[in-house]
Amino acid sequence: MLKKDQAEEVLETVDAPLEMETSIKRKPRGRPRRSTRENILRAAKKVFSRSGYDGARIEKISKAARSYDSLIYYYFGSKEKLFVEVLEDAYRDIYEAEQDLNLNLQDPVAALRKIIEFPLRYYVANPEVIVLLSTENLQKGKHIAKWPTAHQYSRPVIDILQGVIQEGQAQGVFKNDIDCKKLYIAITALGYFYVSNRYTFSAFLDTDLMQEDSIHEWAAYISDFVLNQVLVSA
Amino acid sequence: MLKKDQAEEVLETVDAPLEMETSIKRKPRGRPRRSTRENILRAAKKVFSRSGYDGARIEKISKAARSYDSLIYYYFGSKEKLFVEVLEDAYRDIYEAEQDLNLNLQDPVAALRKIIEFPLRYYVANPEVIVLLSTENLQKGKHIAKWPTAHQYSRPVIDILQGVIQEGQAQGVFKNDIDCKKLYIAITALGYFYVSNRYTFSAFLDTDLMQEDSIHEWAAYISDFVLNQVLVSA
Amino acid sequence: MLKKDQAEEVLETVDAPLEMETSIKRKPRGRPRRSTRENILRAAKKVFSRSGYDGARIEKISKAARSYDSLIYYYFGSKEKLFVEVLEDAYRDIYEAEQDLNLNLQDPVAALRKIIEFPLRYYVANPEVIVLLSTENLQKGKHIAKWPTAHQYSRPVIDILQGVIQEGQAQGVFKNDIDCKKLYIAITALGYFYVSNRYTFSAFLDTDLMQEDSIHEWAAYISDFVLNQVLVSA
Amino acid sequence: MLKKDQAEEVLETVDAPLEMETSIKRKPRGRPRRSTRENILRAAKKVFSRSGYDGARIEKISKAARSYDSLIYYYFGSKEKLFVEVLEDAYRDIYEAEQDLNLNLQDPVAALRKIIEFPLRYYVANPEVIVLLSTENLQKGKHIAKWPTAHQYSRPVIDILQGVIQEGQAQGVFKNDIDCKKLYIAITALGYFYVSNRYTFSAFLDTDLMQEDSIHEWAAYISDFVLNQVLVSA
DNA sequence: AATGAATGAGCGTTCATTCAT
DNA sequence: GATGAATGAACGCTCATTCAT
Repeated sequence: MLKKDQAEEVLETVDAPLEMETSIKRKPRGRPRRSTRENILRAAKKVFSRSGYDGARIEKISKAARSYDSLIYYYFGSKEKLFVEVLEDAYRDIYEAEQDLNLNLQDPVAALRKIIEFPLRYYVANPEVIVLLSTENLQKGKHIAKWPTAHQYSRPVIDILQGVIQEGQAQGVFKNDIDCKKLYIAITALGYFYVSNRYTFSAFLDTDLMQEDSIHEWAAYISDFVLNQVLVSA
Repeated sequence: MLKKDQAEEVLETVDAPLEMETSIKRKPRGRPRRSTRENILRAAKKVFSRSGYDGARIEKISKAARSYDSLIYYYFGSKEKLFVEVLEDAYRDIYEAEQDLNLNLQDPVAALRKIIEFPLRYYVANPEVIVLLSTENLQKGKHIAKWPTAHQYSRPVIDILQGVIQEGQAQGVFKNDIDCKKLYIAITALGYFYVSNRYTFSAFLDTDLMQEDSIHEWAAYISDFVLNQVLVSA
Repeated sequence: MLKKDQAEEVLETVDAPLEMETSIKRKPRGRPRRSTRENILRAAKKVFSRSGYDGARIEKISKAARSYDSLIYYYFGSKEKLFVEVLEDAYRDIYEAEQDLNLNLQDPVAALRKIIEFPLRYYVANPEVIVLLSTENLQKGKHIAKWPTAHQYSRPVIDILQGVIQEGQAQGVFKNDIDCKKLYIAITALGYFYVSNRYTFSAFLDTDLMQEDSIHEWAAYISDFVLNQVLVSA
Repeated sequence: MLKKDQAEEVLETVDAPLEMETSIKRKPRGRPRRSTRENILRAAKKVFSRSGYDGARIEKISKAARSYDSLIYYYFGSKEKLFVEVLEDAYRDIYEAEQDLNLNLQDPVAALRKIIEFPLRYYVANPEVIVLLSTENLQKGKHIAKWPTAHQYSRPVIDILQGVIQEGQAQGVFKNDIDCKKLYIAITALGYFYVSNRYTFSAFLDTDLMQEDSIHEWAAYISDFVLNQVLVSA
């Protein structure tokens, strides 16, 4: 198991993840005074995303929030409910970031490129989210399954993609038979996997996938990869 | 948190994952008499892949192996060392399955199609492996990092891909500028992600990605997706 | 341990105990507007008598009083002091009920019968008191020991008994050598025990001692039992 | 709340309860080597009977048994199951003591006197049992209710009483219309209550009911009290 | 190699109590 | 006096691990 000291020293380092473009990070709410509830939520995100659900310790969360174990129960009721709230927050953050892409529909190729690179950039900038999603998948999606509004987030996101595709088709630059849902999965997969499996794959391929160069190369690669798929062949 | 009974009743069901093609499953070693060590290892794989490292309980492993906690320490020394052995086994299994693909080099398109579909099929048939890899990535690859032979497994795998690509290029059906390493990552991503995030993405898209139809559609989709990338345009 | 829900649902039912004679119940103070202090005290009696001292929760008391934890400390200082006040109230209530017996001294046999049946009837109607006394005895009477006026309540009660006995002796119906203190203990024992040990004794004897019939039979039985002791043999 | 030190210092004193006759104490199993399970059970009896169910602390039990918290769960599963076992033991002990009374049926008056005095003597010698029974009644008999064999203990006990009564009737010294069940309750009440409410009643009456003299007086008093009831009037 | 008891740290949670408006 | 957030100890229980046959 993890030695305590090891875990301890890791504690502060995760906060500064690799970034590609700051614009893609969720807006920092850098208000000087934060409520205890907020502190706990932020600390919980940190700790859950560092250790997963089972590995996370209530005490660690409360201390990271400079608060008390009991206040976690006061505000959230249980470790699990706290986790769910962290997870929901993460979803909301991704969703908001997607809405903030500021796409120029007049240029569907550039817009699509932005969409393609978004997941990679987002997860590179916010790798904690991957642990949260991982944890949720490890638990067979039991929380999200009970969360009735989950798929309401997907609609607008896929609509955005579809809007771009349709504009491209109208302009005659994109193919006509494009399955937007599948395309969306493929785009997400190519960005997410690169980050989620960075450790095992780096070891496996004997290179550091998280070097800035590698990330940029991969961003360009998957951009071309997906665009090739969509563009009408010259 | 998981109720005990819930966890208990899940215990036996996970063993029969959705299968696409039995040929892709690792060979069952159905010998009637197994050593205690083997029993523990198999039980550990089950339990680790159901609950992750932190969620796994030594007692659950020992009971699933019809053995004793203390024998786990006798044979493996610690929970962590047991996990590492399970992880290594999983890697070896994937490797062996990749070696067993029986590709016909004379038909590089068909061979490549097989390679593309392999990760999806493998992870659909053996989803436990995903939890193991997830867990290892959650722990920042600390075990695989110390495992010097890890990347020795990647060489032959990428060689196989390269062989197929080169044959296709020789036959004039594949493009010339193909980065095999990146292609390999892309192929793995498209298969792995679909399975690893099946719960959150199913909820998100409001469809059951694990239905047999969906899986086959996805297999066909990514096959075309990647082939399109590689084939010389008509 | 008690499930929360179980405890919760019991919460309102206890208020309506088995009654023998309404005249024996403490006078309900059914005023529409009660002070917070009073509310807390009443809620505390309810909760303490349902769960004992250690089982009672401050939060449960404050919620039952539609008030706040902190007001309990504001008004009473501590859980223990609140308990003491509840206990004192209970003693006062018993005392007052004893004073309200309205005995007809001219008929000492009837009067004695009333006295004999009083404890049984009172505890059947107010079984919570038993839990309070039980709790106090469990704590070795530490509160009542410090309560200097406690035995001032016994004097009048035993005086009443003695008055009746003397009148009976004067009329020649009661024996001459009667120890009123011991008689009082015996009377109380025969009524109190029947209620205090109703659960264990019901199971032990495999009958429901709290059925109305059983209670009436017991009332008659102990009445005769004690009277036999006191009456001059025919 | 109880100060720790107060509770602590009480810890060892309870072990030496007031005794009337040693012959009535449960046989001490003074074997030099006791199993951990036995140690825990004995310690649990001590602690439960000192503090009640809610007041008892697992840690206190484990320490009193010179063992570990976890072993309590290893052997008994939960605090509640441990309590049930303690309670069952207490019942069994009483039962065995009742069987050991060695009554001389030829002398029914002496035999009945022994029976009458038994509860008082037993509870004086083993006052812990009262706390256990109190606690069980506080919890509305939830454990004993589920204990199907509980009332099997009452049969033989009442049979003994009935045997003595019948012999007395045959000899013409006892009245004919005697309800043995009610008589048994009365006998128990007169002994039990004196001990169970010793603290509150001592304060109330301003005498120490537990002085040896008082106890002997009470034993004689209730003996006469009940015998008077049963004997044919001279 | 098998069996089960022992060891001790630590975890999620709850509690009585106090503080600050 | 009302409201609710803060404080910190402790509780029941579980865990990985080791010991002794």
